[in-house]
Amino acid sequence: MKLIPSVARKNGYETVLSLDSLQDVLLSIRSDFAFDTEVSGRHPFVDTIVGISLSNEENKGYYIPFGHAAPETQNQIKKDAALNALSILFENGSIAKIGHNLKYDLMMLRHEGMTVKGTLYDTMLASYLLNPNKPSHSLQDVSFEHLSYRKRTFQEVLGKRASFAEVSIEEATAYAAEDAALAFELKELLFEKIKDEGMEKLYLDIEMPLIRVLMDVEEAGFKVDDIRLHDMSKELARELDAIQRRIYFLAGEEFNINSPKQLSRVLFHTLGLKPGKKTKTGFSTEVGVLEDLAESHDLPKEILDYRSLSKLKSTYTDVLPYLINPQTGRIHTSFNQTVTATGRLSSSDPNLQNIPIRGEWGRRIREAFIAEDGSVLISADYSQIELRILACLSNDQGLIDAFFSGIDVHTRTASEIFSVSMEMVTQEMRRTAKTVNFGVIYGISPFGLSEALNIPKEDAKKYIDGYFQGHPGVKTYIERALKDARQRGYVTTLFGRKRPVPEITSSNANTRSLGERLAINSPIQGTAADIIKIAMIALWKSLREEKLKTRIILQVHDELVLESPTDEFKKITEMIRKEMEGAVDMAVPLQVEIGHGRNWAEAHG
DNA sequence: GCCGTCACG
DNA sequence: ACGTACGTGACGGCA
Repeated sequence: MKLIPSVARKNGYETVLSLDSLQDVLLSIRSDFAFDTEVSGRHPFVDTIVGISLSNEENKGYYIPFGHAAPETQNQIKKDAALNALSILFENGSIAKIGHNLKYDLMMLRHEGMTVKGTLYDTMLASYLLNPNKPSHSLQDVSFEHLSYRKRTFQEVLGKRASFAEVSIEEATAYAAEDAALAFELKELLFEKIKDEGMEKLYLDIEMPLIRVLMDVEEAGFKVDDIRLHDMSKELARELDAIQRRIYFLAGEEFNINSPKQLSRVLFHTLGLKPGKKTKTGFSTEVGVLEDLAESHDLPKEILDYRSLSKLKSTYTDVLPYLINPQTGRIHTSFNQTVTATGRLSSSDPNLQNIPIRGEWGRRIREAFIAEDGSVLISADYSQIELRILACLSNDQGLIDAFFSGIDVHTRTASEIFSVSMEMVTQEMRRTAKTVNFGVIYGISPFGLSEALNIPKEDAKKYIDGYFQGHPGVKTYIERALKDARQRGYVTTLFGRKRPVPEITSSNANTRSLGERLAINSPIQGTAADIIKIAMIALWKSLREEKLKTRIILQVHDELVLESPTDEFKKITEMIRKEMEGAVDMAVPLQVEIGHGRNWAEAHG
């Protein structure tokens, strides 16, 4: 087993302490190189770069310190001089840039005024594509997996020090230069594997270009009306207080409503209500259970109201005003490109992909997400993208016809499973059919459908049988997905993204069933993720080429939110439609619904 | 730090 | 006989 990467073994690392020696290093780097920025802390908006490491094919590792604290301050290159010299490399578009989590380093450099040009090779994203099931793609973990090398963590080097600026230059060099060297070595290895796995295009044409798009989306941020959110918090507090009093009265005692344990005692012991399903730790008090209990007592309904309002207050109206960046006056999320097993993005700190929309309070919260004065918000969402992808992947004639003729797919499904003509389909039948269509995408089972619709399992089974009778293509798709997963161990999207499904060979029947559902769902969800990523890149490029000020400010899986100056807004709609609907060539047309308004609630309308 | 719960697609 | 809808992230409670 290889324990030390060739870099460390061959050359050790060098600290670059003068402008002259930096020039020598820069001249020696004539092609692709890896780099890493060392930062005082861990936040791209408040922290600053204290040093930059470089590594190239000569298997050298260099560290250029410029922000370390006393007593070493005199042993460094001035930051401006260092960055200025380095710009020769960074701004050279014909030299590719290699790194681990490049979005972070590129963002740090952008804040220092540096524009990094050239092809990107991000080893974190390479690791993610090779196995999106991994819980971590940190440089530590990836180096260990692919190079069998145990690398010190940032935390270990930091120790008790408050900032990386306090770390001695000697120690910083060993750590930082190694990071760059590891990234260089990993790139050579992982990119070969990416090619072997047939994911070169996915990597180079989708994930790498997306880095720059996400940087701009994160930097743009979303304006929120903090006064309005604050007022809503006060209003919610009064509402919650009133519900709380009714709950204590109905329960005959005071208790912590937010504690599932205490609530469970009140419901199932004090009041003697009949418990439904269980959790690992006791009886469940989740929404489905409380809805059933509401038939026999007044308390569960009050708990449901309390829970939903409490959620909105604690997660959104209380918190969002404090997340406004003082410099920009806006909220900036982080988009995570290496988290989900299917290829979707995720959003965190804060999560702007789960902002409420349902109900009166959901609408009011979205009304607090607003456009800058002189601009409008545009919401553009793919209509039924997952069903369209199912149509495409399954080649099911019925589904394809439905999307080509423009008839409502849910109504069509309803007419099939209820054996009535399209004209005879009621709202109730359509609602049921919609759930069936969703169910198919999730890897339907009679039990799951019966739970979702609150109907007997036998009825659910009839609907499912009826569905597959009319959709032989979908049946075939499912069989092929299961066969792929069992034989190859993974399933793929339309663009070659892979998801290993080890669950499918589990000896545990539940886990195995889960694996089957994953095999069915992942290609659909993952292809949708591929498509919107392609659209984001195309739209971003188009906006730049036309030198427009309109910005993409959010992605929510099948929706893009843009902020557009009012004088651009008119012509922008057609550009959005063109880039999103035309992002990929598919067996069914893609349809995008576009709305606009002063706030996100209006724009979605 | 895990659990249950629930916000979104 | 069993018990599951797919994918996330954040919060409060509790050990």
